[in-house]
Amino acid sequence: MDDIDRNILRELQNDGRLTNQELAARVGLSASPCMRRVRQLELDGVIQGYRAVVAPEAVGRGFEVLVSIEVRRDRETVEAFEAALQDIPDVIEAHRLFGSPGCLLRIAVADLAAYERLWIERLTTLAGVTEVNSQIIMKRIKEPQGLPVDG
Amino acid sequence: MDDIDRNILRELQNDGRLTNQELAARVGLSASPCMRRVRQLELDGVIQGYRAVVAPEAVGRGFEVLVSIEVRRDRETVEAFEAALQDIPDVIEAHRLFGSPGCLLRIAVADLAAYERLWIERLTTLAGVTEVNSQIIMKRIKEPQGLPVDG
DNA sequence: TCTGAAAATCATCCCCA
DNA sequence: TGGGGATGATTTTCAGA
Repeated sequence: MDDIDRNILRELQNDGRLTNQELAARVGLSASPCMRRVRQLELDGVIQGYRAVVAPEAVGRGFEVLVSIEVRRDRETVEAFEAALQDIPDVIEAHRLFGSPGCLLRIAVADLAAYERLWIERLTTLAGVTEVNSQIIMKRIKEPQGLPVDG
Repeated sequence: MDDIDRNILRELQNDGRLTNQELAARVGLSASPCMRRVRQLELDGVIQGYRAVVAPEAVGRGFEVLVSIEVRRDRETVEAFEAALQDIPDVIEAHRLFGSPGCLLRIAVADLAAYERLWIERLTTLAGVTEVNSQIIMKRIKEPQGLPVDG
C-alpha cells in the first residue's frame, strides 16, 4: 500500500462512483494500472464495498436514539443478545464496550412514537438485559464520512 | 417516492456501484426510467452521495473509542466546540444529546498510544470541556450498513 | 412515464515496455 | 508495475408511444 493506493482510497471514499478514468487522472495514473489497483484493493478486503448514502429523513429514519444496554455477562447471554440485535433493522450501529455500559446501540426510527414501540416490544424483551437507558440525539454534529487515510 | 424508488435505495445502499442496467433489471424497469429516477433521487438529496467502505484495520484505524464529553452549556461554547470537532479527523462520528453526557464521539485511531496522544493533545484542550470519559470499543457488533427502507 | 435506438463514453483485457 | 490500444458494455440523450 503506497501513496497512490491511499489516494485511491481517499477519492473513492469521497465519491464511490468515480469512473475509473477520472480516478486514474486524479491519482496520476493511466486507466489500466489504476483499475488493477482498485481490483486488488477489493480482493484484499481493503475496499469492503460501495454504498449509496441515503438521507435518513427521506426514508423515515430521522429520529435517532443512543441506547446504553447492560446484559448479563456470560458467554451464552452475550452471544444470543448480539445475534438478536442483527435482526432488528432499526439498530443501525452497535458496539460492545469495556466497562459500563457493556453495549451501546444507535437506533434510527421515524419518531418518538416509533421508538416507544421498539423499546417496549423489542428492547426490553431481549433475554439477559438488566438495564436499558435511552438518550435521544438532538443533533448529528459529525456524520460518518469515511475514514481518514494518512500518509 | 414509491415502491420502485425504495427498491432503488435498497439496492444502491447494498451496492453503490451497480450498473444502471443491472439496477434497472432488479427493480423491474428498463434503463432510461431507472436512470431518471436515480438522478432525481440525487437531486432531491435523498441520495447524498456514494462511498467506498474501507476496512479500518487496513488504514491504521482499527482501534475505536467512544468518548463522552461534557461541555459548558452556553451557545458560544457549544458552537465553538462543535466546530473544533470538525477539524479532528480521528473523530469519525459525533452526536449532541439531550441529557448527560451532552455529547458523544466515536473516534478511530491506530492503537492505544495514538489515542493517548489524541486525548492529551486535542480532547482535554478543547475550550469549555468539563469532563471527558473514554470507553474503548471491544467489538463492533453491528456496522453501519445503510438505513432500512420500509414499504 | 415508459420504451427503444443511436451516439458517446467507459470498462476491461492483452501485450509490450 | 505502468502504458496504449482494441473490443464489447454501459451511460446518456432523444423521439415516440
